[in-house]
Amino acid sequence: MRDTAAVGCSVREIRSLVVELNKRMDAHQRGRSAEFDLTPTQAKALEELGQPKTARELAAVLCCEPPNVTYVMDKLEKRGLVVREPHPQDRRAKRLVLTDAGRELRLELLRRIGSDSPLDHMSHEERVVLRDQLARALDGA
Amino acid sequence: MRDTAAVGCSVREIRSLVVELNKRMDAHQRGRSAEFDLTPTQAKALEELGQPKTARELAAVLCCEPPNVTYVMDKLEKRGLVVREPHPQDRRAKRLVLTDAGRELRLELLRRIGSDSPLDHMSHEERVVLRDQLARALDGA
DNA sequence: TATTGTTATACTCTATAACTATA
DNA sequence: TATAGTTATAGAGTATAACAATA
Repeated sequence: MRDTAAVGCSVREIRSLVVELNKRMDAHQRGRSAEFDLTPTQAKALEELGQPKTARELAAVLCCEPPNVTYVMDKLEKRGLVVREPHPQDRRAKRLVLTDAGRELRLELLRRIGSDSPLDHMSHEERVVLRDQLARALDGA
Repeated sequence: MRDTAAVGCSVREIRSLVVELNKRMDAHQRGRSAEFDLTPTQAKALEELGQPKTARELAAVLCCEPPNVTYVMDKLEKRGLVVREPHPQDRRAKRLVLTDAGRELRLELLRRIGSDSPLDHMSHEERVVLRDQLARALDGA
């Protein structure tokens, strides 16, 4: 008998589930960010700036090009959440550092995001299984 | 003792795994589509037109607005992959139907997409677990 | 000569509004 | 009057190219 791996569990089915879950988490993230008048990218940048970074480092974690970092930073700086400091070792570069207001907003944001999520109905055990299986799926580089 | 559900299995961790897997599947889909000079949306439209649909029906499955369907269909029609036929029951609507070339390309595309995937390294059992857990995650509407 | 961040610019994708032809 | 599809248009979001300052 041939392998019937696809029956009732096709790659296509899993893909649509992943896409759907991704969409739902994205919507959740977007909603929480909007509560603080932040776009999802701005919120992500704020999260990542728990430690100061150069523009290029931030571009790397945000998976975008440097001009977009400038774009995002302009808005966050205008709101007084972050400042561009000269980099101590490299005068070409800049250290992106949160202000006191930025640090505070970041913590509020993290608290808010952690306060509820699309996975709240799952038990700890279920989440562990989900995490392990997602990690397994990502094993095949 | 407090619930330590978050320890080592935070929602944030799962989210990043979902985002990453989604990204990988998206890249795979994009790559396969590009082999046929199709954008991912064009490929999705082609897939969905296994059965003829009206523009609104296609918009629904593609999760987009009708003008985008016009946009996509213009390109597919120009390539001779699909035609807009008058709808038999409703003269306002149009039946979007694949041409012979469209049907053929659709089958090639499906074969190509099915021939390999980012989940090929997983066993049937692992995929079943992943699918069930993803479905469980989506349970909480 | 290479790299950092910025500016200017363009492209893609998607959405809204106005239009036409039907219903 | 409501709906199907189209057109025109605008808005995010992201990318590339050219530039000045610095390595």
